[in-house]
Amino acid sequence: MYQVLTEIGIIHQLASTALRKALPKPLTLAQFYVLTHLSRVPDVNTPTRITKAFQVTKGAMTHTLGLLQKNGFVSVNADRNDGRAKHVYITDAGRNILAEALKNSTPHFLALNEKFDDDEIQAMTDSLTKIRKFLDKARD
Amino acid sequence: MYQVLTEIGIIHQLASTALRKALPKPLTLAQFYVLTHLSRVPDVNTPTRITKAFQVTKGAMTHTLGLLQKNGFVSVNADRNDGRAKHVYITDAGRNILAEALKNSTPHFLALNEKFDDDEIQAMTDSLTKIRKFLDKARD
DNA sequence: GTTATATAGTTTAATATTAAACCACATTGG
DNA sequence: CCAATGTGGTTTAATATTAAACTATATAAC
Repeated sequence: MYQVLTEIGIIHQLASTALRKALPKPLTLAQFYVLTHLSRVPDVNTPTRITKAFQVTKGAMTHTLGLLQKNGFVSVNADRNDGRAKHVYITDAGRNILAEALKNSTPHFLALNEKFDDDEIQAMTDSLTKIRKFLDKARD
Repeated sequence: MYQVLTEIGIIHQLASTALRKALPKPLTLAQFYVLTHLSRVPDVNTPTRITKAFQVTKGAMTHTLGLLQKNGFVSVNADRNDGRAKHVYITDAGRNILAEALKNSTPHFLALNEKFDDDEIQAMTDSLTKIRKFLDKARD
């Protein structure tokens, strides 16, 4: 299991580095992750919710959302019912640059995909999800 | 496969955050990783070699090794034959704090381990290693 | 209702990381 | 030799991230 976590760390590092270099300006990795989340999870998204999804500090999210907003990739509105809360939405410009980012990274991605058959991918997904859920629960 | 990478990213983030909080001062994550590498890989280790192993920039490694050296956890010597190169060795103090760090993180680790049988761990390790090797080759 | 506590988000200071320029030494090709 | 190029490592400036303090609003308890 130790080796599993080590491999996960290395893969993450390699994939992040490759992805960062493929991102269209002015998108950073953190911005890309948030846009991906916003486009995939149709729920109402508050900054706190996104912060928990990515397990980064609140300050980091304030920073990232500030950049996304400055770049016009998200819009942030106040919550009608809760004076403290905000809601974050991806904009068309956000969707466009996300599509571009995904397009840039597709080639690497497909090459990797070819190396594995569906069963193996499914097995990995199941096991990894199990690990993730465990770690997710463990934080309290 | 996309989901596999997503899960890997989240697991990495969760595990890193948990690990960071368990590290004895003044050890940072980056220092911990380097110490782990030095204790596991008995090869001769130059800064460049370690940089490649972790896929971080040279500047980041200069920074991390500077901290490790200041803390007395590694010793850095000039290469006799190559005036540019250096060699990094873990010291006894480094081994001690690494042992302490590992001891702190063992409980989480064991609890996770219990959730999986050997076959499943082996299967994961094999698949992840395959991914890692592919990504490793892909960078050129 | 008022006080205490919890939650959402921001700010600040310190540190980590990247990217790119840079210095020093090595290697290669004429 | 020596010029050109490559490699090991450092430095610098800009940016990202953390941890912790802070503001403002909401919820709970009495």
